[in-house]
Amino acid sequence: MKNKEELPDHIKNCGVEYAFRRIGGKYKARILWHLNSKTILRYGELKRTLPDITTKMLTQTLRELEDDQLIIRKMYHEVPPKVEYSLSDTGRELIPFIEHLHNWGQQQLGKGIRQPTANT
Amino acid sequence: MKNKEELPDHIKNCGVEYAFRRIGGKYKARILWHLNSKTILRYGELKRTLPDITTKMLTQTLRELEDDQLIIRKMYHEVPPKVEYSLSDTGRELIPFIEHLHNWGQQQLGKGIRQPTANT
DNA sequence: CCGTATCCTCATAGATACTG
DNA sequence: CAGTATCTATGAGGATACGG
Repeated sequence: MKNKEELPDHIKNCGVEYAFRRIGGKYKARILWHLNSKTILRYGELKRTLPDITTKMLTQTLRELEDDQLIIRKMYHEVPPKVEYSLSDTGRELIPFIEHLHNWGQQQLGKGIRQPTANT
Repeated sequence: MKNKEELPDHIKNCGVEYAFRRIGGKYKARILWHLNSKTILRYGELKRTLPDITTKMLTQTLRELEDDQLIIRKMYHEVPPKVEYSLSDTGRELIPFIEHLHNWGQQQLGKGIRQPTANT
């Protein structure tokens, strides 16, 4: 399976598969989540909120989210520059799902469950 | 950031981060989703349901889901062997969220949106 | 302040052959 | 039928330096 052109339709058209391709990745859900609770965040604020991210990944992830129309990038042509990120309407539609995931995760953590198998 | 021991607590304890580590990966959500709609599936049935998966990945993914107690593996000591997979209670708790994701994905697909930026 | 541009590592996953 | 066992490939993500 070299590229998605080879994927049969019933997989390409699977909502779960599609959605995961769109908001999967290491930081996307967390970024959307933080943008929801803070409404608007500047680049540097996001960087501080996600201390484990590099500038390269942050920029790249924000570009993908923007291209996919899940977030809005507002640029102020000032010196020094200022850029604000916020959720788009489509992005906001994903919040209930991330919230559910967040609650479930918190609950599991509360149970004192070990860290997940993957990446161990 | 080499391994999770170096992750600060406020990240390790982030529900979103945790949940994604637990059900991220290319096939986990899809497997849970199919197990929910079919209740019980044998190894070969799962393989046929996910035609783009290899035996190696299927086995590996099922083991991780089992170790994380999201699915139940029931083995019949017969010849030829028979193994059935089903959702655990914890795994079933994730269905509403996968359902939300699925609906959102279907809706987006219905809008004729292009494929996501990532993996393109 | 808000990024780009390189180079590089390593986990994730694919291909293929074989087994109880 | 339900897996193991190897080997290999790919690309997501990391480190670091620099630019408007």
